[in-house]
Amino acid sequence: MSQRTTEEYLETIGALEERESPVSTSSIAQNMGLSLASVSEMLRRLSEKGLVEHTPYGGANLTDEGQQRFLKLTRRHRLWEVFLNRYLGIGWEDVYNHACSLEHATNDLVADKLDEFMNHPDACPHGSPIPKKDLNSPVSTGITLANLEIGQSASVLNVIIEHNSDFLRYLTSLELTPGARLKVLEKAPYDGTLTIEVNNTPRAIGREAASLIMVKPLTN
Amino acid sequence: MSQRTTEEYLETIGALEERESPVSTSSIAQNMGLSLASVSEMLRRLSEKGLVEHTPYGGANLTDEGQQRFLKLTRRHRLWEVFLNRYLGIGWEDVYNHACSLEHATNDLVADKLDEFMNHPDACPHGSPIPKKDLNSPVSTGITLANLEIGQSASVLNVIIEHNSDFLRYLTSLELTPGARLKVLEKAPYDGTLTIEVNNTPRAIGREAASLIMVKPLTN
DNA sequence: TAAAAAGTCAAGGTAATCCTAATAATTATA
DNA sequence: TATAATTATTAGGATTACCTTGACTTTTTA
Repeated sequence: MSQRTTEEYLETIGALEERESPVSTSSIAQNMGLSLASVSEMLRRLSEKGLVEHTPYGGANLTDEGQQRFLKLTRRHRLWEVFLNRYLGIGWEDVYNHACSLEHATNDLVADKLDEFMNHPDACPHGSPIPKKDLNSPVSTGITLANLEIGQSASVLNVIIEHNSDFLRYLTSLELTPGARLKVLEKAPYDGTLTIEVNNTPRAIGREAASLIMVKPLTN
Repeated sequence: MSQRTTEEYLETIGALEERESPVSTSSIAQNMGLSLASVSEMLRRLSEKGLVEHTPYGGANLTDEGQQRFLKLTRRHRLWEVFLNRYLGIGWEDVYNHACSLEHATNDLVADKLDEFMNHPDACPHGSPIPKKDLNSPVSTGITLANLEIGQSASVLNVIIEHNSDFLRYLTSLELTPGARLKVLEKAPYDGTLTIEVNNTPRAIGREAASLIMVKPLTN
């Protein structure tokens, strides 16, 4: 199996694992746009290679080795995102795809030198933590914007969907980028649409969009 | 055919074309470590795709489109080499291979932004010219070190074999890197071994090695 | 417990190479 | 100018690493 494809599976499984563990075959299939059968077969192969733990009908988890490879890829991906954004001036809305190609063409040496050159950045332009050289799993603290209560203030930690340029552009237009401060003014009872204040301006944002934004509540 | 492989063929053919035109099937095969049959077949496919002009038994040349793609790859490759060397501190002896992977994962936007970020460098760490955004073929002036006459002074322009780390390390040890100044002291009659002066130190260098170093004679 | 959903297996397809062996064309040599 | 040597092509087949559909099995749900 090609390096590239294997790596894409690992990334998908690793990302899904944060919300669902073990990860179901169908989640992976849906996420990658493949048939269930293809994924099922690939899981068997990845399992043979010792990268995932797969119990038939019981979903999959990354093994320690799989997890390491996943973290390494995440590290490379996010380091490139920082580089593309901070040094080349490519918008946070667009860095994802470029980084996707570069990450597979990067080895340890280049990743570590790049990390050093940029002074060991902590987060990608979407606010997600960058695994360090020792590959300790970064722990995400924070709750989704949708879960804030009326009156609460918070700052934006990170955005979960990093590959959707349109969504990110929408957030830019709301000034809801990592680091932004906001306060919940209203919460509609049925659909959960929020009215928030960002930079002294009231903004409306739907519940679904709000659930893709992680924030850190501010106690003030 | 995979993007990657096609690109590697184009790079090989483009590089060989500078010395031999049309490029023979066997040169390509030898260079890439493949059988004649594989290359022959691939040339037919590249020809179908309009990237090379191939007359059976008559060798191959890049078409205009092939040439453009070749120059684009060269540009990307050398830009990455500059980045790896100048910004990440990776030695000129080692940048080639890293750049090889990266170049295939780079698109126009990233290449142009990278070029801009680095202030449009003219040459890679081995001294070879970097094609500009408009892809005009860079013209190499200069002759090989082996062709200098006794008593002539010159400065090193570039090294032709960029992927041989050992050879490059050897040149580093002789202080024969791009920009270095030298003077030919002696030239052995039979094998052409040169004695040259670099930084006030006499050095011996074989004819074969000397023919891989391009220099610009100094008239002084 | 039957229907629906989720997952697996079997069989086969595809793309893009690569190879060896046989054959053909070209070039060099006697 | 034969013929030998070299160079190149074609034929036929193997490989790798997926992917799919359709039949079947297992699990979940109502």
